[in-house]
Amino acid sequence: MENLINKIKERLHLSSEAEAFLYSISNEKELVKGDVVIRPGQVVKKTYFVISGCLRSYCIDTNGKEHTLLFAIKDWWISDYMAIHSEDISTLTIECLTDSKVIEFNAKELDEIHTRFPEFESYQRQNLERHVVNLQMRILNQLQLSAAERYDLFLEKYSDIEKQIRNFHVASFLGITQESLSRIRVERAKK
Amino acid sequence: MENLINKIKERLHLSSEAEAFLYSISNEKELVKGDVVIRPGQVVKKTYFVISGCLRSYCIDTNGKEHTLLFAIKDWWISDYMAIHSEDISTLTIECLTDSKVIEFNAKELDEIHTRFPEFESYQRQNLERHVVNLQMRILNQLQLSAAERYDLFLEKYSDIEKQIRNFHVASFLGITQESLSRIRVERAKK
DNA sequence: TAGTTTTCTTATCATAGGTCAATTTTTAAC
DNA sequence: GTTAAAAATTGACCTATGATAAGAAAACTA
Repeated sequence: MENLINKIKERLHLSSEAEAFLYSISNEKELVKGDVVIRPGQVVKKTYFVISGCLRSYCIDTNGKEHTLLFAIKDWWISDYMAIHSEDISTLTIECLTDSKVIEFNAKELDEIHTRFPEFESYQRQNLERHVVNLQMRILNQLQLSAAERYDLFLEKYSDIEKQIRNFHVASFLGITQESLSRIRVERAKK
Repeated sequence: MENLINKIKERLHLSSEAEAFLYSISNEKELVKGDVVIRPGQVVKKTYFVISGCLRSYCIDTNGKEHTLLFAIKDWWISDYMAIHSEDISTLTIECLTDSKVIEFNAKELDEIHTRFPEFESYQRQNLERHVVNLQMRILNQLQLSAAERYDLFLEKYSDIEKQIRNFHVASFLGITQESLSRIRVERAKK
């Protein structure tokens, strides 16, 4: 929980009341590799802040293939925001790739922080702006880069966790098969 | 300007002061097809709200090919948010696809609305949340759907403007060549 | 409306990446 | 450590989409 508090304090003066509120609605959890915290078809109530370890969110298409939306590591949030926002059931699975420590929040309770402590509005708005920019860049990369170029970018951006993530998960994030990724890795190694 | 005011009023009580502020920083413009409002390499200061017509934002890759990030029609906002946020020069071009009417804002001035009229914080946060959800869905679609399926989805989602948009622009939005799109259209017509 | 330009289509060929199946390597479980 | 399971690699082949070029059809322009 310290992690989240400190992260917030980097950009926002956090009143002791707000801090107490966060503590009151938070729920620290230790997860082990393979744990699934959100399953498709389920009503999504929770959102997770990662303290350590790595989680990923993915969907399964009509052919049973997995497509990774996000890897979340230290200091990232993860949930099925599409489901939360549409108040519909989840289309994503969120699973633990390594033993992890997370803080679980009820998304609605957490949302209340904005009305109770309006200073969070601006903080959260800025987080979302940054998130939008990241997603736009990912879309443009997907449109204009080859699989090998996207892999290079992935290695740069996720250099700290790349080694912990299985290649077939990376492939499903890049939008290629694990066989293709394997070939790309061979080519890369030659240089 | 009425359009924007009405759109805001659907979800927010708009004080007359806030309305006056919006008027004071807005600048209605009539654009003609082909007009370019943002060019790559330029410092981005403006953001646009579309009243009528259609604009698009796109980047040009190292091979000179265009990739469309967004088509903006009535009631949508468009700018290079990546540049605004990073305070860097633009990587996008924003051009007018049809004669259009837009409201131009200085992005920084518009941003002030959040400090002057804090009720906008929550409004804007919700807009951004929705935007994030849309972008996430686009990424998942790009990962899991074939070009033909993405085209079908495009036709659904943009049914109102589809006819005004050149096919090669649609192709650049879907991440395929215009020749591929042409073939997809032929196949579709057969059914 | 004739002429020009832009866009769309069509055909042929090329290629990145997918599929399937077999094998090796790594990781996990006992 | 040994064994079993999971993941990664490799090879042969396939397919969706890209590249290029040329002609047809639309869309502007004068």
